[in-house]
Amino acid sequence: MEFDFKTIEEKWQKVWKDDLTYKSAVDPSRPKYYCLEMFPYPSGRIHMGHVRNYTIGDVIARYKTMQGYNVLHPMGFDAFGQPAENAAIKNQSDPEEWTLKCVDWMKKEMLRMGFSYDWDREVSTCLPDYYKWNQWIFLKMMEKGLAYKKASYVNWCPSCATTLANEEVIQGGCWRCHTTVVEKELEQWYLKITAYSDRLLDDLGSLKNWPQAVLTMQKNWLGKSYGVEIYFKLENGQLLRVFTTRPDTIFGATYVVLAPEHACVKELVRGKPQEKEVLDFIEEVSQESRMERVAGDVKKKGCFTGAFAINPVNSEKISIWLADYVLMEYGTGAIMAVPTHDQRDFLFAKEHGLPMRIVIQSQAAGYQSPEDLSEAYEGEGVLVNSGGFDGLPNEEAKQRIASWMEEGLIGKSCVHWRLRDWLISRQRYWGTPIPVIYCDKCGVVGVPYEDLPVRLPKNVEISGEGGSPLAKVREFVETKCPKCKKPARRETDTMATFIDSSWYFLRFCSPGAGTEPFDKAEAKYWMPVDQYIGGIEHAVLHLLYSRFFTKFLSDIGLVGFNEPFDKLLTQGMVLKDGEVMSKSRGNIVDPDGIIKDYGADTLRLFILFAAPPEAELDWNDKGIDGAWRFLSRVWRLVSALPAHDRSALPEEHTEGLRVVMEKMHETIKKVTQDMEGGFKFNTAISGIIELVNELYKLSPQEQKYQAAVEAIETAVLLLAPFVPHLCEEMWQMLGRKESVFRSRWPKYDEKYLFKKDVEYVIQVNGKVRSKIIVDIHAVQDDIKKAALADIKTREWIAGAIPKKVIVVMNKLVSIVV
RNA sequence: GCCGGGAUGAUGAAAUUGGCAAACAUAACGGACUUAAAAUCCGUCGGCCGCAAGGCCUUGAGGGUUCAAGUCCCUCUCCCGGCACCA
Repeated sequence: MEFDFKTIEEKWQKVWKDDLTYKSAVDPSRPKYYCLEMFPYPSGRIHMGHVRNYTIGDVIARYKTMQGYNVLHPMGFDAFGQPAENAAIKNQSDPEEWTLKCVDWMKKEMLRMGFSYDWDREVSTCLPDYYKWNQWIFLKMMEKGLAYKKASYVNWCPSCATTLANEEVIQGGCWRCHTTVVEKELEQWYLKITAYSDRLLDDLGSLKNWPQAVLTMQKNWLGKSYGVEIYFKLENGQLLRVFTTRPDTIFGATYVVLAPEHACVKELVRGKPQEKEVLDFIEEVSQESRMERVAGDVKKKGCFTGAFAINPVNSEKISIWLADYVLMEYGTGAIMAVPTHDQRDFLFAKEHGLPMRIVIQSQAAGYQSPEDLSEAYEGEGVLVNSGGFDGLPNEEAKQRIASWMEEGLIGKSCVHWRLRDWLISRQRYWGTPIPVIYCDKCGVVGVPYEDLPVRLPKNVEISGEGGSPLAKVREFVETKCPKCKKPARRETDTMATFIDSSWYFLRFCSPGAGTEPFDKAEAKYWMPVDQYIGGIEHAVLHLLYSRFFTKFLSDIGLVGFNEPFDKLLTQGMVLKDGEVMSKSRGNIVDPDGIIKDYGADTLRLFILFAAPPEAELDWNDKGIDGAWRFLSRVWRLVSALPAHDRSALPEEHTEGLRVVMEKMHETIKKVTQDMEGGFKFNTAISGIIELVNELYKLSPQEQKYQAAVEAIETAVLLLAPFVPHLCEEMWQMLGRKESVFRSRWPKYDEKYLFKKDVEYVIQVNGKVRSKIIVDIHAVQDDIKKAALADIKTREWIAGAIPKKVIVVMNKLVSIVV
């Protein structure tokens, strides 16, 4: 007899909807638990990655509910973004209509998976009701000087025809379409995330329940490095600031290199014979893609400026060069070159025949003069050729030279970050309009709060070419200056969609809030998110931006905490035959088909059982049969019971039932520990399988006795978070009137776990040789005696006198002879 | 190059954190039921030797610490991920 999953799943999905089973509300009398999964982009269809992500979250939410927590488990849609525009170009569709249709389809699929969302809290970021608050927060940032416009070299994706933030450039390509990113000089809007560098780094230490990998990635991304800015004098008397993390090698600087974009280059070369060559070089470098420019160990391209600088520590006159490997964005865009102790400088010096001088000596490395070096020596050593610092270990010299330079006003200790400000303006239609107006008289003016939202106009022509689509909409662009009321123009760029997801978890706390982005009291109750679940691909995108937003909102008094996500679980990818599922590989397993053939419960169980949540999961068609078989076994157990009144069941005691009771309490303990100790769903499920297997060892008669039924009910309760529909059905068959999710998680009784005897393993010289059963109350000496008295053990000892006998209580005896 | 994470049966994986390696599941094989198949149930299932009792070996490789190592330490190989001419 098999269960009719289709009827059962539809039945319970309707009950949950009608009974508002998952509706959540503030209740100060109960501990809260905010369980959140990263909301999806509404592509229209869910894939296995979604199924896994949301199933994990669903199990946690349901488990915590059964533990008595007041659980908030919301879902929404990250609905702005390019695919809607691309669809608009392709099918002449309206992006909003298209997106909302996709939201609808996707929501239906989520409902079919039986996820326990409080749908009353649903948000879609593309609705004015939501993006109004993006604009609101943007204006607040503008007030604090944290949103600003500047001209700079930006990352440009030629295929998406828009700018990208640094975080959106993955290995030189666009995060969305992988097209090679080029540089472009543009005036764009930025958020000053760098104002939060220190806090973003320091607070990583408080994220005790985040995966190490994510913490490390963020730390590297922030890229704090300590060094010194050294002032080199130019011929015209101006100072050139050079950043280095190796002040200990300053006496080895034999030339200086500037980034081609460096501000002082043009003045330096003016009128010099090298001028034309330099300008050509700058032009050449500007043509290179970022990818080419930073690619590996290609030749170090560069050219001489004809100018010189004075090294302030020894007044040496050294040449100034340009090179493509020096980047304007990092440090000061100017470096001192120490070819003997920096590999890049070494290659450049070899290429262009520049002088070298050794300033760090190491016995181990064994070189005497620069000619002995085949590559730069970057290791530890003792200073030489370094004025008064000779003989100092270089680590110590770093400190000493830095302070010496500060005293002599020729340098200054400083910190540089890899993190850049967040470029947020996009030349696209389907995003939040940046709420700014340009007035010839008043300049850049923020849209007044009372005028929000600045709505996205409808019927905009989208071609994917020719700049911001909004710029072509006259009724949108032409407006009045809020200050002087004269005609003015609106900003036509829209915001990066990562803004939308940087605070949505707060909106879920009070999705209808109308005077502020969210209700402070509700947020105070629910936040921070207790458990956040999503893919690791957002390690330095969404997860960094959200931390930044939270800190800003804390600074303006909207929230009282600094970190949005207490615990983070990054689920592994779902693979097929060891490869990522993708359209181009044609190896996609569609959740829809699996739900049709097996039902949502079986799919959920399989995906949770096949691997721990953090690990990659290789999809296996056969594995799902196993999940199905197990659920059928449980189902048969429950169906075989007469519709009953539990008190009327015979209360018999058999050896089998005694074993089952023991197993039941053991299982409750094991499953609870697996859930508490990091959501080890796979082993939790294997525990439940073992309990069911134990029940199957009973005779059909025994299975109907009270103790067995208690164990069956326990199995249903333990299984409920994983397999919600079927467990609701079985719970009802067991005569229960209320939802299984209004029942409490079972508790185990120590008295059943207490054993009279303990089995001890006996090792002789480190090998297991025998086993003995000893009374639980036996003391060390008794156990030792019993072990030495054991016949098999005595054979192995063969009359020798034990040198050492170690007794590990409740485990083993180790004898050394 | 730097940083992080890995490597256990045919397969996905377990192993109370130093205490009987391979729980649970999948696949495979054998058996029961069946006219037959499916489903279901029972059994075998890391390798080698042995009729058996049993023994020896085994967690990427090598070494070490320990009564005891998949787990700790050192060296190395390979795989995955992030960053990368970051001064």
